[in-house]
Amino acid sequence: MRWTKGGGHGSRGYHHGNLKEALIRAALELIAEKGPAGFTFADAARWAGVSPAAPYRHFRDRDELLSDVALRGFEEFERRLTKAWDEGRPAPFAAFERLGKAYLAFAREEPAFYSAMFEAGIPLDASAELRAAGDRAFGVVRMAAEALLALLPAANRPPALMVALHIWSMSHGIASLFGRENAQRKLPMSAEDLLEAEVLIYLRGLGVPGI
Amino acid sequence: MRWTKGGGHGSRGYHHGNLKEALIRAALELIAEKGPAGFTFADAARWAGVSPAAPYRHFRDRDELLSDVALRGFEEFERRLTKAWDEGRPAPFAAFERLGKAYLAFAREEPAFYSAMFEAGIPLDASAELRAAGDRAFGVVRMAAEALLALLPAANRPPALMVALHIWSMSHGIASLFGRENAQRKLPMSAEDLLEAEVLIYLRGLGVPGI
DNA sequence: TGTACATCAGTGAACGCGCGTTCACTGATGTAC
DNA sequence: TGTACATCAGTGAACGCGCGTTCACTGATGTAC
Repeated sequence: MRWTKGGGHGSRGYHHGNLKEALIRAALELIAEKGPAGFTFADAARWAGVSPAAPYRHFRDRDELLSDVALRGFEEFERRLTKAWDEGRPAPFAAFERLGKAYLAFAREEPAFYSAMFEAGIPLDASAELRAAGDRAFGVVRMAAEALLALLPAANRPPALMVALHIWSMSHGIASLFGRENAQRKLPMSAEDLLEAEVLIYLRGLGVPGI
Repeated sequence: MRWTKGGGHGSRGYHHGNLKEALIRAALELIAEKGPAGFTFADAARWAGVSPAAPYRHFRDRDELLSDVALRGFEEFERRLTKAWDEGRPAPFAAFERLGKAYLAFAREEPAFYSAMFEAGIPLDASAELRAAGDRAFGVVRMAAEALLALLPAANRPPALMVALHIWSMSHGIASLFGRENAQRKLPMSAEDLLEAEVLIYLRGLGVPGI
């Protein structure tokens, strides 16, 4: 399906109208199909129904396009994680579980975003904007970790940053090994259940009460 | 550095002598430099100092070469993990720590192998040999998990497979997010320490005694 | 030990292809008056 | 409301390049006798 202005019958005029957005959609579509390495600038132009020179009006090169995709990915990721966390309602632990599920759901439903963000080899400091977006997304996890740690007596509270990194590594590990269609290995349980059990055991190890 | 027969001054004759091995080394070198997507069949031939048609005598195509690289990667990985585990000596827990460190060391020292194995998008069932090698490597982790679980009273022993998958996902998560030179994010501690703490908390959650 | 021959591994030239990138251009849109 | 003009976004043709792949070939190696 091509993106065309107004969703009409492809009868766009000389001007596309929203080529930048269309190119980003094209990149997502193509990454989902063939992996982050499997798409070219020319491909994206073709997909958007435009001459191969047109993308240069909007992106310096393929990398800039990819990094824009990653940026939007982080923004959407943050949005979803924030929504799932919902300020820790009704209780931190329940919200935490939702957070994990949201993480995996994102990796599964938006594999192209996920690839661009974590596997395409785009350095986070490709742009300050990108880094900021990545930090904001991680910030949600960190905030959640803090809320959970608040349940512990102050004396044996590990650093929230560390706990957030642990949670993230578990989620990313599960997501990238088992969480997508083309997972390398068949599992005796769903990736969601596997992650939930893992986090549960970890939290018990931290001494979070009521688990 | 080119691979040449006998390590001499490049004065190989018409026959290379060991082109297959040289191509695999070339692939590793090139993957390490430019990522798994960043090398071509022609590149590998050039690196080995051979005409672009020569590789076809040894590999059907680029994918077959890559999958051979992955196979050797899994074999080396298994070798290292087995050595680190050392049959659980002197005690399962100490051996388990070594296993984690060996995992990260492999990802750091052999990033090209690691990429080919886990990130190049080669399906594990590209060949029965590859799957078997992957299974053997995972088998080491599983065996270690079993040894640890044996320390628990039989009544609350979770499935060893699940625990092995958890350990693997933590290791892979840390390795791929923070474990290599071009890590996305700077850490306040080493990847090794981060993983060790994570596994420790997890094992405490399992109730492994003495932790 | 020597010779003839089969097999093997690498050559080098050639091909078609798609990519990235550039360029002067042109059609469409918006704005000043 | 209409007209002139500036700006913008996409065109299409062109280029050089490196890749994958094929082919008949040839130099080197191993083996039978």
